[in-house]
Amino acid sequence: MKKLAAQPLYKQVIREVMAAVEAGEWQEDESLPSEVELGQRFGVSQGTVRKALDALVAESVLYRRQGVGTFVAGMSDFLMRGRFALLTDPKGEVPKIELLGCVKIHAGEQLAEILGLRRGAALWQVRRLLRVAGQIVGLEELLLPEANFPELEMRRIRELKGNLRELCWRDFGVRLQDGETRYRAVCAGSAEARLLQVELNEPLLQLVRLAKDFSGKPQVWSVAWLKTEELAFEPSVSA
Amino acid sequence: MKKLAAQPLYKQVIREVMAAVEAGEWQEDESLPSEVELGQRFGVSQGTVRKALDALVAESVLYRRQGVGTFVAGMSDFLMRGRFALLTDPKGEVPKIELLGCVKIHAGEQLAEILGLRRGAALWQVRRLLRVAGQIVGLEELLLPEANFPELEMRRIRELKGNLRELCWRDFGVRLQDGETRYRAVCAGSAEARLLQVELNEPLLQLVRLAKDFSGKPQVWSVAWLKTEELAFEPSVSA
DNA sequence: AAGTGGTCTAGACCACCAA
DNA sequence: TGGTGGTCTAGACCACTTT
Repeated sequence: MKKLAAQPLYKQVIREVMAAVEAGEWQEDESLPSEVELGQRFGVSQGTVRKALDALVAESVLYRRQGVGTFVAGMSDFLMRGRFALLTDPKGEVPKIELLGCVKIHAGEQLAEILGLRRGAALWQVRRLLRVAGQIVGLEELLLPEANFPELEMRRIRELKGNLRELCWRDFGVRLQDGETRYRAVCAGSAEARLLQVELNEPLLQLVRLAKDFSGKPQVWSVAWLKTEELAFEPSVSA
Repeated sequence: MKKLAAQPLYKQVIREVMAAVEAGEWQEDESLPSEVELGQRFGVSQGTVRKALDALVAESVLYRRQGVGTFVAGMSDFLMRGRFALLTDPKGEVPKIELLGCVKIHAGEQLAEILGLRRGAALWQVRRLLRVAGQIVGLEELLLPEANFPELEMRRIRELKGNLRELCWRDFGVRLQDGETRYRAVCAGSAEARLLQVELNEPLLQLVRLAKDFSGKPQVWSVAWLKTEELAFEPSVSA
């Protein structure tokens, strides 16, 4: 492998491996060739392959099992990684997701800019409710450009048990990369207050994230609102 | 350096460097010895030192400047590790800490229970302001039992540039362990509104943490309020 | 026993920055 | 020019899992 554009070798390896994963060269939970073999394939040493795989493991594109191999990771959902626990019942609970609806809206100025679209472009708005032990604890709203996700339907979302990452990949060929999450405190607006069954202006923890595909193109804008009055939320270390 | 308890060398180096930082061997924004020198000191190679420093840089305990050196990051304190960036100026900024005051108060019922004290026990209340690029972005309040920290004074806190962890260890022999942080959204009370210069009831991101010593005894209760209107905050991945 | 990931080394070269 | 971080190698050994 040559030094192109002054890019370090390990970054080139990241791109190559990522491309192979996207091309479906190895299936989910199927093991990649060993680090040594990958090194031979790309003409770099095992250490360099390892550094590249480290990055992809950190992004949870891959996972490793010592003594066994490196595997293509399944895709868990992209928002709401973390521990949730009700204060009244402080066990580590996995929240249940309830799909509320999927409607078509049009992008306002800000949203259009964020997603790199023209103003007024069609978007899917998907809303989901989060419950822990039956109690409503959060609301998630996702916005996806209709152009990239034609004919997105509730039925299809439901079939995948709410795993939108996998849906984007399987049905639309869009492989999402986790973006960074911004944490904010906001007041409940009318829509949030109604859906979360809280008072207007009640403070909520807001998580905002822009997920891009691996070419860097913005694909999904997601916002979540969490009730933190009775809920302990601790962001996860990653996957 | 020997292989103790089957711990990899780089993890031992992490612990050693972390301990040295906590002990104040190098001041904030002061450069560490070079990677080669650290390798000689710990009896490991440069590559191993590098792997250890990588982890500490990822946790923003250290930062690097290519061609110059590796430095101790500000905010080696125990709350609010993470990246801060103003939306108007989205560079990774290191917040400055401004000590507001240190007064003696008495524990209410809840606080007494949390810290394992009797009601009305004397506590030190330390308040600090966080600024990024001059702007006020956060307020931190720490509560420490007077019995364990006799004669805590502002002067002593100031001398250590706000590193309360180090003060607890050096002056009082209390070695603090990071606890888990709970993230909440709350409305600004009168005290917070005044100190942060925001409206009453403005939503704020609240971080709450109970730090214990290594025997498991609660020692410091800390609460921080962050303005998230113009500030992007991303919690850091900690060890 | 064989194959994998996990760690570590000694040495090398480059890019960057300061004096 | 000299020192620093940033990258890379070839080879080695260990720990773990499967056969």
